[in-house]
Amino acid sequence: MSISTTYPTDKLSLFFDIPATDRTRLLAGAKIRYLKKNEHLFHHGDPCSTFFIVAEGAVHLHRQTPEGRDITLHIAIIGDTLGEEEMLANKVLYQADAVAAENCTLLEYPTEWMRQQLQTNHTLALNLLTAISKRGSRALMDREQMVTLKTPQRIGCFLMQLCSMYQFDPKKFTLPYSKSTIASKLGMEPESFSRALSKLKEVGVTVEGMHVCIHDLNVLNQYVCATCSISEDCENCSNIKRPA
Amino acid sequence: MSISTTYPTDKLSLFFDIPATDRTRLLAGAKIRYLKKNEHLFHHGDPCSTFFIVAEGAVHLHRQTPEGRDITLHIAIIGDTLGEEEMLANKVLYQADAVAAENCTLLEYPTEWMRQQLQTNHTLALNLLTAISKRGSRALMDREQMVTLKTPQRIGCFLMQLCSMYQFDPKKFTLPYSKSTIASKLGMEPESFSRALSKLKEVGVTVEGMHVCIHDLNVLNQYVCATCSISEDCENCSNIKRPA
DNA sequence: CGGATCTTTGATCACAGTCAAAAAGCGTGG
DNA sequence: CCACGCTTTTTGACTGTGATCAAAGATCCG
Repeated sequence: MSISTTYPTDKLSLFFDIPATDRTRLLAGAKIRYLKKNEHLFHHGDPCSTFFIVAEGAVHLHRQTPEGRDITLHIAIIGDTLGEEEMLANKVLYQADAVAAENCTLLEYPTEWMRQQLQTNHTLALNLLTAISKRGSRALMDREQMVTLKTPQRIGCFLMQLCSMYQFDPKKFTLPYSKSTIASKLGMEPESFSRALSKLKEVGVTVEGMHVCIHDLNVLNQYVCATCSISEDCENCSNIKRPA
Repeated sequence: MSISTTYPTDKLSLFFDIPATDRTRLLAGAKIRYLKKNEHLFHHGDPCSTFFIVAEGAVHLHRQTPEGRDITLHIAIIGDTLGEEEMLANKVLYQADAVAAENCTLLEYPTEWMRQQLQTNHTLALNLLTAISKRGSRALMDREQMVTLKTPQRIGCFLMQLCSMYQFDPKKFTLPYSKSTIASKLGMEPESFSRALSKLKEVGVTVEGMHVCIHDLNVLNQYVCATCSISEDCENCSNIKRPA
Protein backbone atom coordinates (compact mmCIF):
# COMPACT_ATOMS: atom_id res chain seq x y z
CA MET A 1 0.00 0.00 0.00
CA SER A 2 1.50 3.35 -0.97
CA ILE A 3 1.90 6.20 1.45
CA SER A 4 -0.55 8.37 -0.40
CA THR A 5 -3.37 5.92 0.11
CA THR A 6 -2.43 5.20 3.70
CA TYR A 7 -2.48 8.79 4.93
CA PRO A 8 -5.09 11.42 4.34
CA THR A 9 -2.55 13.92 3.14
CA ASP A 10 -5.27 16.39 2.29
CA LYS A 11 -5.58 16.95 6.02
CA LEU A 12 -2.02 18.23 6.19
CA SER A 13 -2.26 21.97 5.77
CA LEU A 14 1.31 22.06 4.50
CA PHE A 15 0.18 20.28 1.35
CA PHE A 16 -2.84 22.44 0.80
CA ASP A 17 -3.37 23.55 -2.80
CA ILE A 18 -0.47 21.48 -4.04
CA PRO A 19 -1.21 19.55 -7.23
CA ALA A 20 -1.30 15.78 -7.00
CA THR A 21 1.94 15.22 -8.88
CA ASP A 22 3.95 17.48 -6.60
CA ARG A 23 2.24 16.03 -3.61
CA THR A 24 3.22 12.56 -4.66
CA ARG A 25 6.82 13.61 -4.95
CA LEU A 26 6.70 15.20 -1.53
CA LEU A 27 5.29 12.04 -0.05
CA ALA A 28 7.85 9.89 -1.79
CA GLY A 29 10.59 11.95 -0.16
CA ALA A 30 9.25 11.24 3.29
CA LYS A 31 10.33 8.53 5.62
CA ILE A 32 7.50 7.32 7.81
CA ARG A 33 8.25 7.31 11.47
CA TYR A 34 6.16 5.74 14.21
CA LEU A 35 6.44 6.79 17.81
CA LYS A 36 4.94 5.19 20.87
CA LYS A 37 3.54 7.38 23.60
CA ASN A 38 6.33 8.94 25.70
CA GLU A 39 8.98 8.07 23.15
CA HIS A 40 11.46 10.83 22.35
CA LEU A 41 11.64 12.19 18.82
CA PHE A 42 14.61 14.40 19.57
CA HIS A 43 16.30 16.05 22.52
CA HIS A 44 17.09 19.67 23.19
CA GLY A 45 20.63 20.20 21.95
CA ASP A 46 20.69 17.29 19.51
CA PRO A 47 22.21 18.13 16.15
CA CYS A 48 19.34 18.83 13.85
CA SER A 49 19.08 17.75 10.27
CA THR A 50 15.53 16.51 10.11
CA PHE A 51 12.18 18.16 9.63
CA PHE A 52 8.93 16.47 10.62
CA ILE A 53 5.25 16.70 9.86
CA VAL A 54 2.81 15.18 12.31
CA ALA A 55 0.48 12.87 10.42
CA GLU A 56 -1.20 11.31 13.43
CA GLY A 57 -1.08 11.76 17.18
CA ALA A 58 0.47 14.62 19.10
CA VAL A 59 4.01 15.61 19.95
CA HIS A 60 4.85 17.50 23.10
CA LEU A 61 7.54 20.16 22.64
CA HIS A 62 9.18 21.30 25.83
CA ARG A 63 12.43 22.46 27.34
CA GLN A 64 13.98 22.88 30.75
CA THR A 65 15.03 25.84 32.81
CA PRO A 66 18.52 25.77 34.31
CA GLU A 67 16.79 24.81 37.55
CA GLY A 68 15.27 21.76 35.91
CA ARG A 69 11.74 22.98 35.60
CA ASP A 70 9.88 21.75 32.56
CA ILE A 71 8.22 24.25 30.26
CA THR A 72 5.86 23.32 27.46
CA LEU A 73 6.30 25.25 24.23
CA HIS A 74 3.70 23.60 22.12
CA ILE A 75 1.73 20.47 21.51
CA ALA A 76 1.96 19.69 17.83
CA ILE A 77 -0.97 17.83 16.30
CA ILE A 78 -1.87 16.58 12.86
CA GLY A 79 -0.54 18.88 10.18
CA ASP A 80 1.86 20.67 12.51
CA THR A 81 5.53 20.71 11.74
CA LEU A 82 8.55 20.09 13.95
CA GLY A 83 11.98 21.54 13.42
CA GLU A 84 10.79 24.25 11.06
CA GLU A 85 12.19 27.09 13.17
CA GLU A 86 15.54 25.38 13.19
CA MET A 87 15.37 24.80 9.45
CA LEU A 88 14.46 28.36 8.57
CA ALA A 89 16.87 29.98 11.00
CA ASN A 90 19.69 27.61 10.02
CA LYS A 91 20.14 26.35 13.54
CA VAL A 92 22.30 23.31 13.95
CA LEU A 93 20.78 22.09 17.21
CA TYR A 94 17.21 21.36 18.19
CA GLN A 95 15.92 23.98 20.56
CA ALA A 96 13.57 21.79 22.51
CA ASP A 97 12.68 18.26 23.50
CA ALA A 98 10.06 16.49 21.43
CA VAL A 99 8.15 13.62 23.03
CA ALA A 100 5.13 11.74 21.76
CA ALA A 101 2.10 12.70 23.83
CA GLU A 102 0.26 9.77 22.28
CA ASN A 103 1.11 7.20 19.64
CA CYS A 104 2.23 9.09 16.58
CA THR A 105 2.91 8.82 12.91
CA LEU A 106 5.30 11.34 11.39
CA LEU A 107 6.62 12.23 8.00
CA GLU A 108 10.34 12.72 8.22
CA TYR A 109 12.45 14.77 5.81
CA PRO A 110 16.10 15.69 5.66
CA THR A 111 16.23 19.42 6.37
CA GLU A 112 18.34 20.03 3.29
CA TRP A 113 15.93 18.27 1.01
CA MET A 114 12.97 20.16 2.41
CA ARG A 115 14.84 23.45 2.03
CA GLN A 116 15.27 22.71 -1.64
CA GLN A 117 11.61 21.90 -2.03
CA LEU A 118 10.71 25.15 -0.39
CA GLN A 119 12.86 27.10 -2.81
CA THR A 120 11.23 25.61 -5.86
CA ASN A 121 7.72 25.04 -4.59
CA HIS A 122 6.24 28.39 -3.71
CA THR A 123 2.91 27.03 -2.61
CA LEU A 124 4.68 24.79 -0.14
CA ALA A 125 6.71 27.73 1.13
CA LEU A 126 3.63 29.84 1.51
CA ASN A 127 1.83 27.08 3.39
CA LEU A 128 4.72 26.73 5.78
CA LEU A 129 4.83 30.44 6.39
CA THR A 130 1.10 30.54 6.93
CA ALA A 131 1.49 27.82 9.52
CA ILE A 132 4.29 29.69 11.27
CA SER A 133 2.34 32.90 11.20
CA LYS A 134 -0.69 31.18 12.70
CA ARG A 135 1.42 29.68 15.42
CA GLY A 136 2.76 33.13 16.12
CA SER A 137 -0.62 34.72 16.57
CA ARG A 138 -1.66 31.76 18.71
CA ALA A 139 1.34 32.47 20.94
CA LEU A 140 0.32 36.11 21.14
CA MET A 141 -3.15 35.05 22.21
CA ASP A 142 -1.77 32.73 24.84
CA ARG A 143 0.40 35.44 26.27
CA GLU A 144 -2.55 37.77 26.37
CA GLN A 145 -4.74 35.20 28.09
CA MET A 146 -2.03 34.55 30.63
CA VAL A 147 -2.65 38.08 31.84
CA THR A 148 -6.38 38.42 31.39
CA LEU A 149 -7.73 35.00 32.27
CA LYS A 150 -7.74 33.09 35.51
CA THR A 151 -6.77 29.45 35.70
CA PRO A 152 -10.26 27.96 35.28
CA GLN A 153 -11.00 30.28 32.39
CA ARG A 154 -7.82 29.28 30.59
CA ILE A 155 -8.76 25.65 30.99
CA GLY A 156 -12.24 26.34 29.70
CA CYS A 157 -10.78 28.07 26.68
CA PHE A 158 -8.48 25.13 26.09
CA LEU A 159 -11.33 22.64 26.24
CA MET A 160 -13.28 24.64 23.69
CA GLN A 161 -10.22 24.74 21.46
CA LEU A 162 -9.92 20.99 21.72
CA CYS A 163 -13.49 20.57 20.56
CA SER A 164 -12.93 22.82 17.60
CA MET A 165 -9.53 21.36 16.65
CA TYR A 166 -10.55 17.73 16.85
CA GLN A 167 -14.24 18.20 16.10
CA PHE A 168 -15.16 16.69 19.42
CA ASP A 169 -18.71 16.61 20.66
CA PRO A 170 -18.65 19.01 23.62
CA LYS A 171 -21.20 16.85 25.43
CA LYS A 172 -18.81 13.96 25.65
CA PHE A 173 -15.19 13.63 24.69
CA THR A 174 -11.91 12.27 25.94
CA LEU A 175 -8.82 14.30 26.69
CA PRO A 176 -6.22 13.48 24.05
CA TYR A 177 -3.27 13.88 26.42
CA SER A 178 -2.55 13.62 30.11
CA LYS A 179 -3.67 16.26 32.57
CA SER A 180 -0.14 17.19 33.57
CA THR A 181 0.71 17.75 29.94
CA ILE A 182 -2.27 20.03 29.54
CA ALA A 183 -1.45 21.84 32.76
CA SER A 184 2.07 22.45 31.58
CA LYS A 185 0.87 23.62 28.19
CA LEU A 186 -1.37 26.12 29.98
CA GLY A 187 1.53 27.27 32.10
CA MET A 188 0.25 26.00 35.42
CA GLU A 189 0.98 23.26 37.94
CA PRO A 190 -0.95 19.98 37.92
CA GLU A 191 -2.35 20.82 41.35
CA SER A 192 -3.73 24.11 40.14
CA PHE A 193 -5.14 22.38 37.12
CA SER A 194 -6.91 19.83 39.23
CA ARG A 195 -8.37 22.44 41.56
CA ALA A 196 -9.44 24.65 38.70
CA LEU A 197 -11.32 21.74 37.16
CA SER A 198 -13.56 21.52 40.19
CA LYS A 199 -14.33 25.21 39.89
CA LEU A 200 -15.42 24.58 36.33
CA LYS A 201 -18.23 22.38 37.63
CA GLU A 202 -20.03 25.60 38.53
CA VAL A 203 -20.31 26.40 34.82
CA GLY A 204 -21.38 22.93 33.86
CA VAL A 205 -18.11 21.26 32.96
CA THR A 206 -17.67 17.78 34.37
CA VAL A 207 -14.37 15.98 34.12
CA GLU A 208 -14.10 12.40 35.31
CA GLY A 209 -10.80 10.77 34.57
CA MET A 210 -10.15 11.55 30.97
CA HIS A 211 -13.80 12.07 30.11
CA VAL A 212 -15.11 15.58 29.70
CA CYS A 213 -18.65 16.81 29.42
CA ILE A 214 -19.49 20.41 28.67
CA HIS A 215 -23.16 20.69 29.49
CA ASP A 216 -23.72 24.02 27.81
CA LEU A 217 -21.12 25.44 25.46
CA ASN A 218 -22.66 28.89 25.57
CA VAL A 219 -22.47 29.09 29.34
CA LEU A 220 -18.83 28.04 29.27
CA ASN A 221 -18.14 30.40 26.42
CA GLN A 222 -19.54 33.32 28.35
CA TYR A 223 -17.67 32.39 31.49
CA VAL A 224 -14.39 32.08 29.62
CA CYS A 225 -14.62 35.11 27.39
CA ALA A 226 -16.07 37.52 29.94
CA THR A 227 -12.63 38.95 30.65
CA CYS A 228 -10.86 38.12 27.39
CA SER A 229 -9.56 40.92 25.23
CA ILE A 230 -9.68 38.93 22.01
CA SER A 231 -13.45 38.59 22.05
CA GLU A 232 -14.83 39.30 18.57
CA ASP A 233 -11.59 38.43 16.85
CA CYS A 234 -11.36 34.99 18.43
CA GLU A 235 -11.83 32.26 15.83
CA ASN A 236 -12.45 29.77 18.53
CA CYS A 237 -15.43 31.71 19.84
CA SER A 238 -16.91 32.51 16.47
CA ASN A 239 -16.99 28.78 15.77
CA ILE A 240 -19.12 28.31 18.84
CA LYS A 241 -21.47 31.18 18.21
CA ARG A 242 -22.36 29.92 14.74
CA PRO A 243 -21.73 26.19 14.89
CA ALA A 244 -21.00 24.34 11.68
CA MET B 1 14.34 66.94 -0.06
CA SER B 2 13.16 63.52 -1.22
CA ILE B 3 11.91 60.86 1.11
CA SER B 4 14.81 58.58 0.33
CA THR B 5 17.34 61.08 1.57
CA THR B 6 15.27 62.07 4.57
CA TYR B 7 14.84 58.59 6.05
CA PRO B 8 17.46 55.94 6.52
CA THR B 9 15.41 53.32 4.75
CA ASP B 10 18.21 50.83 5.04
CA LYS B 11 17.27 50.56 8.68
CA LEU B 12 13.84 49.26 7.78
CA SER B 13 14.14 45.49 7.74
CA LEU B 14 11.21 45.26 5.36
CA PHE B 15 13.33 46.82 2.64
CA PHE B 16 16.32 44.64 3.29
CA ASP B 17 18.00 43.27 0.15
CA ILE B 18 15.71 45.21 -2.13
CA PRO B 19 17.49 46.91 -5.04
CA ALA B 20 17.57 50.70 -5.05
CA THR B 21 15.14 51.08 -7.94
CA ASP B 22 12.45 48.98 -6.28
CA ARG B 23 13.09 50.67 -3.00
CA THR B 24 12.56 54.05 -4.57
CA ARG B 25 9.24 52.93 -5.98
CA LEU B 26 8.20 51.60 -2.60
CA LEU B 27 9.10 54.88 -0.97
CA ALA B 28 7.27 56.86 -3.60
CA GLY B 29 4.13 54.92 -2.84
CA ALA B 30 4.25 55.87 0.82
CA LYS B 31 2.50 58.75 2.45
CA ILE B 32 4.47 60.15 5.36
CA ARG B 33 2.55 60.43 8.56
CA TYR B 34 3.66 62.22 11.71
CA LEU B 35 2.18 61.42 15.09
CA LYS B 36 2.62 63.26 18.33
CA LYS B 37 2.99 61.28 21.53
CA ASN B 38 -0.35 59.84 22.70
CA GLU B 39 -2.00 60.49 19.37
CA HIS B 40 -4.12 57.66 18.01
CA LEU B 41 -3.13 56.07 14.73
CA PHE B 42 -6.23 53.88 14.61
CA HIS B 43 -8.81 52.43 16.95
CA HIS B 44 -9.82 48.85 17.58
CA GLY B 45 -12.77 48.20 15.27
CA ASP B 46 -11.99 50.93 12.75
CA PRO B 47 -12.32 49.84 9.14
CA CYS B 48 -8.86 48.96 8.00
CA SER B 49 -7.43 49.81 4.61
CA THR B 50 -4.00 51.07 5.55
CA PHE B 51 -0.71 49.43 6.31
CA PHE B 52 2.07 51.22 8.20
CA ILE B 53 5.78 50.98 8.71
CA VAL B 54 7.29 52.69 11.71
CA ALA B 55 10.16 54.90 10.53
CA GLU B 56 10.77 56.68 13.80
CA GLY B 57 9.42 56.53 17.33
CA ALA B 58 7.27 53.78 18.83
CA VAL B 59 3.63 52.81 18.54
CA HIS B 60 1.80 51.14 21.35
CA LEU B 61 -0.63 48.43 20.24
CA HIS B 62 -3.24 47.52 22.79
CA ARG B 63 -6.84 46.44 23.23
CA GLN B 64 -9.40 46.23 25.97
CA THR B 65 -11.11 43.40 27.78
CA PRO B 66 -14.91 43.55 28.05
CA GLU B 67 -14.33 44.76 31.61
CA GLY B 68 -12.31 47.70 30.34
CA ARG B 69 -8.89 46.48 31.28
CA ASP B 70 -6.13 47.54 28.93
CA ILE B 71 -3.83 44.89 27.48
CA THR B 72 -0.67 45.64 25.56
CA LEU B 73 -0.05 43.48 22.51
CA HIS B 74 3.12 45.00 21.25
CA ILE B 75 5.21 48.11 21.11
CA ALA B 76 6.22 48.63 17.51
CA ILE B 77 9.52 50.40 16.90
CA ILE B 78 11.52 51.40 13.86
CA GLY B 79 11.11 48.90 11.07
CA ASP B 80 8.04 47.25 12.62
CA THR B 81 4.83 47.11 10.68
CA LEU B 82 1.27 47.87 11.72
CA GLY B 83 -1.81 46.35 10.19
CA GLU B 84 0.05 43.48 8.56
CA GLU B 85 -2.00 40.79 10.26
CA GLU B 86 -5.15 42.44 9.07
CA MET B 87 -3.75 42.75 5.58
CA LEU B 88 -2.64 39.14 5.31
CA ALA B 89 -5.74 37.69 6.92
CA ASN B 90 -8.04 39.94 4.89
CA LYS B 91 -9.60 41.46 7.98
CA VAL B 92 -11.76 44.50 7.42
CA LEU B 93 -11.37 45.98 10.90
CA TYR B 94 -8.32 46.81 12.96
CA GLN B 95 -7.94 44.36 15.79
CA ALA B 96 -6.32 46.74 18.26
CA ASP B 97 -5.77 50.35 19.23
CA ALA B 98 -2.59 51.98 18.01
CA VAL B 99 -1.27 54.98 19.92
CA ALA B 100 2.03 56.79 19.58
CA ALA B 101 4.20 56.00 22.61
CA GLU B 102 6.48 58.84 21.55
CA ASN B 103 6.59 61.20 18.59
CA CYS B 104 6.52 59.08 15.48
CA THR B 105 7.10 59.06 11.78
CA LEU B 106 5.31 56.44 9.76
CA LEU B 107 5.18 55.28 6.18
CA GLU B 108 1.59 54.76 5.20
CA TYR B 109 0.36 52.52 2.38
CA PRO B 110 -3.04 51.55 1.10
CA THR B 111 -3.46 47.88 1.99
CA GLU B 112 -4.45 47.02 -1.56
CA TRP B 113 -1.41 48.65 -3.03
CA MET B 114 0.90 46.89 -0.61
CA ARG B 115 -0.78 43.56 -1.33
CA GLN B 116 0.04 44.02 -5.00
CA GLN B 117 3.63 44.86 -4.22
CA LEU B 118 3.90 41.72 -2.13
CA GLN B 119 2.64 39.60 -4.99
CA THR B 120 5.21 40.88 -7.42
CA ASN B 121 8.12 41.57 -5.11
CA HIS B 122 9.16 38.31 -3.55
CA THR B 123 11.96 39.77 -1.48
CA LEU B 124 9.52 42.17 0.08
CA ALA B 125 7.12 39.31 0.81
CA LEU B 126 9.88 37.27 2.34
CA ASN B 127 11.00 40.17 4.51
CA LEU B 128 7.48 40.68 5.79
CA LEU B 129 7.11 37.02 6.59
CA THR B 130 10.46 37.01 8.34
CA ALA B 131 9.27 39.90 10.45
CA ILE B 132 6.03 38.15 11.31
CA SER B 133 7.83 34.96 12.12
CA LYS B 134 10.24 36.80 14.39
CA ARG B 135 7.38 38.48 16.15
CA GLY B 136 5.80 35.09 16.64
CA SER B 137 8.83 33.56 18.26
CA ARG B 138 9.17 36.68 20.41
CA ALA B 139 5.59 36.10 21.59
CA LEU B 140 6.45 32.51 22.38
CA MET B 141 9.40 33.68 24.43
CA ASP B 142 7.27 36.16 26.28
CA ARG B 143 4.71 33.54 27.14
CA GLU B 144 7.46 31.26 28.34
CA GLN B 145 9.00 33.95 30.49
CA MET B 146 5.62 34.77 31.96
CA VAL B 147 5.77 31.32 33.53
CA THR B 148 9.44 31.01 34.35
CA LEU B 149 10.49 34.49 35.37
CA LYS B 150 9.44 36.64 38.29
CA THR B 151 8.50 40.27 37.89
CA PRO B 152 11.96 41.77 38.53
CA GLN B 153 13.57 39.26 36.20
CA ARG B 154 11.15 40.09 33.41
CA ILE B 155 11.95 43.76 33.82
CA GLY B 156 15.65 43.04 33.79
CA CYS B 157 15.25 41.06 30.58
CA PHE B 158 13.29 43.91 29.07
CA LEU B 159 15.97 46.45 29.97
CA MET B 160 18.61 44.29 28.33
CA GLN B 161 16.44 44.00 25.25
CA LEU B 162 16.12 47.76 25.13
CA CYS B 163 19.87 48.14 25.17
CA SER B 164 20.31 45.67 22.37
CA MET B 165 17.41 47.03 20.25
CA TYR B 166 18.35 50.67 20.52
CA GLN B 167 22.09 50.19 21.03
CA PHE B 168 21.87 51.96 24.35
CA ASP B 169 24.83 52.16 26.67
CA PRO B 170 23.77 49.98 29.62
CA LYS B 171 25.63 52.29 31.99
CA LYS B 172 23.31 55.16 31.24
CA PHE B 173 20.21 55.39 29.12
CA THR B 174 16.71 56.79 29.15
CA LEU B 175 13.52 54.76 29.00
CA PRO B 176 11.95 55.37 25.61
CA TYR B 177 8.39 55.11 26.91
CA SER B 178 6.50 55.59 30.13
CA LYS B 179 6.71 53.15 32.99
CA SER B 180 3.05 52.24 32.84
CA THR B 181 3.43 51.41 29.18
CA ILE B 182 6.34 49.15 29.95
CA ALA B 183 4.51 47.57 32.85
CA SER B 184 1.55 46.83 30.62
CA LYS B 185 3.79 45.44 27.90
CA LEU B 186 5.29 43.11 30.49
CA GLY B 187 1.84 42.07 31.65
CA MET B 188 1.98 43.57 35.11
CA GLU B 189 0.47 46.48 37.03
CA PRO B 190 2.35 49.76 37.41
CA GLU B 191 2.55 49.19 41.16
CA SER B 192 4.22 45.84 40.71
CA PHE B 193 6.57 47.37 38.19
CA SER B 194 7.57 50.09 40.59
CA ARG B 195 8.17 47.67 43.43
CA ALA B 196 10.10 45.29 41.24
CA LEU B 197 12.41 48.12 40.20
CA SER B 198 13.53 48.58 43.77
CA LYS B 199 14.33 44.89 43.98
CA LEU B 200 16.54 45.28 40.94
CA LYS B 201 18.78 47.60 42.93
CA GLU B 202 20.17 44.49 44.57
CA VAL B 203 21.63 43.42 41.24
CA GLY B 204 22.98 46.85 40.42
CA VAL B 205 20.19 48.39 38.40
CA THR B 206 19.35 51.96 39.35
CA VAL B 207 16.32 53.69 37.93
CA GLU B 208 15.71 57.33 38.71
CA GLY B 209 12.85 58.86 36.82
CA MET B 210 13.42 57.81 33.26
CA HIS B 211 17.14 57.29 33.68
CA VAL B 212 18.47 53.79 33.96
CA CYS B 213 21.90 52.60 34.94
CA ILE B 214 22.90 48.96 34.74
CA HIS B 215 26.11 48.80 36.72
CA ASP B 216 27.15 45.37 35.55
CA LEU B 217 25.45 43.74 32.60
CA ASN B 218 26.82 40.32 33.44
CA VAL B 219 25.43 40.40 36.95
CA LEU B 220 22.01 41.39 35.63
CA ASN B 221 22.26 38.82 32.88
CA GLN B 222 22.94 36.07 35.37
CA TYR B 223 20.15 37.19 37.65
CA VAL B 224 17.64 37.31 34.81
CA CYS B 225 18.56 34.14 32.99
CA ALA B 226 19.09 31.95 36.04
CA THR B 227 15.59 30.51 35.70
CA CYS B 228 14.97 31.08 32.01
CA SER B 229 14.41 28.12 29.74
CA ILE B 230 15.59 29.87 26.61
CA SER B 231 19.17 30.28 27.83
CA GLU B 232 21.58 29.35 25.05
CA ASP B 233 19.08 30.05 22.31
CA CYS B 234 18.40 33.59 23.49
CA GLU B 235 19.70 36.14 21.00
CA ASN B 236 19.44 38.82 23.57
CA CYS B 237 21.81 37.01 25.88
CA SER B 238 24.31 36.00 23.23
CA ASN B 239 24.64 39.67 22.34
CA ILE B 240 25.66 40.41 25.89
CA LYS B 241 28.06 37.52 26.24
CA ARG B 242 30.05 38.53 23.19
CA PRO B 243 29.43 42.27 22.81
CA ALA B 244 29.80 43.87 19.41
C1' DC C 1 1.51 78.47 40.10
C1' DG C 2 -2.14 75.00 39.84
C1' DG C 3 -4.36 71.10 37.86
C1' DA C 4 -3.56 67.11 35.54
C1' DT C 5 -1.19 62.75 35.05
C1' DC C 6 2.15 59.44 36.42
C1' DT C 7 4.65 57.08 39.93
C1' DT C 8 5.52 55.47 44.44
C1' DT C 9 4.32 53.66 48.95
C1' DG C 10 1.43 51.27 52.21
C1' DA C 11 -1.98 47.80 53.66
C1' DT C 12 -4.67 43.99 52.45
C1' DC C 13 -6.34 40.14 49.72
C1' DA C 14 -6.67 36.42 46.48
C1' DC C 15 -4.64 33.24 43.71
C1' DA C 16 -1.52 29.96 42.32
C1' DG C 17 2.91 27.65 43.71
C1' DT C 18 5.03 24.47 46.97
C1' DC C 19 5.50 20.54 49.83
C1' DA C 20 3.52 16.46 51.64
C1' DA C 21 0.50 12.74 51.69
C1' DA C 22 -3.50 10.21 50.32
C1' DA C 23 -6.20 8.26 46.53
C1' DA C 24 -7.02 6.62 42.04
C1' DG C 25 -5.52 4.58 37.81
C1' DC C 26 -2.48 1.62 35.09
C1' DG C 27 0.28 -2.18 33.67
C1' DT C 28 2.80 -6.29 34.87
C1' DG C 29 3.39 -10.74 36.38
C1' DG C 30 2.12 -14.34 39.39
C1' DC D 1 -8.28 -12.29 38.11
C1' DC D 2 -6.10 -10.31 41.69
C1' DA D 3 -1.97 -8.38 43.91
C1' DC D 4 1.74 -5.43 43.58
C1' DG D 5 4.29 -1.44 42.41
C1' DC D 6 4.45 2.50 39.75
C1' DT D 7 2.69 6.74 37.95
C1' DT D 8 -0.75 10.22 37.80
C1' DT D 9 -4.12 12.84 40.04
C1' DT D 10 -6.32 14.78 43.93
C1' DT D 11 -6.63 16.89 48.46
C1' DG D 12 -4.84 19.52 52.31
C1' DA D 13 -2.13 23.10 54.67
C1' DC D 14 0.89 26.76 54.00
C1' DT D 15 3.54 30.44 51.66
C1' DG D 16 4.91 33.97 48.45
C1' DT D 17 3.86 36.96 44.85
C1' DG D 18 1.47 40.13 42.55
C1' DA D 19 -3.25 42.47 42.16
C1' DT D 20 -6.14 45.73 44.28
C1' DC D 21 -7.57 49.81 46.74
C1' DA D 22 -6.31 54.05 48.71
C1' DA D 23 -3.49 57.87 49.41
C1' DA D 24 0.68 60.51 49.19
C1' DG D 25 4.58 62.31 46.22
C1' DA D 26 6.52 63.57 41.75
C1' DT D 27 6.46 65.37 37.43
C1' DC D 28 4.71 67.69 33.56
C1' DC D 29 2.59 71.41 31.14
C1' DG D 30 -0.25 75.13 30.24
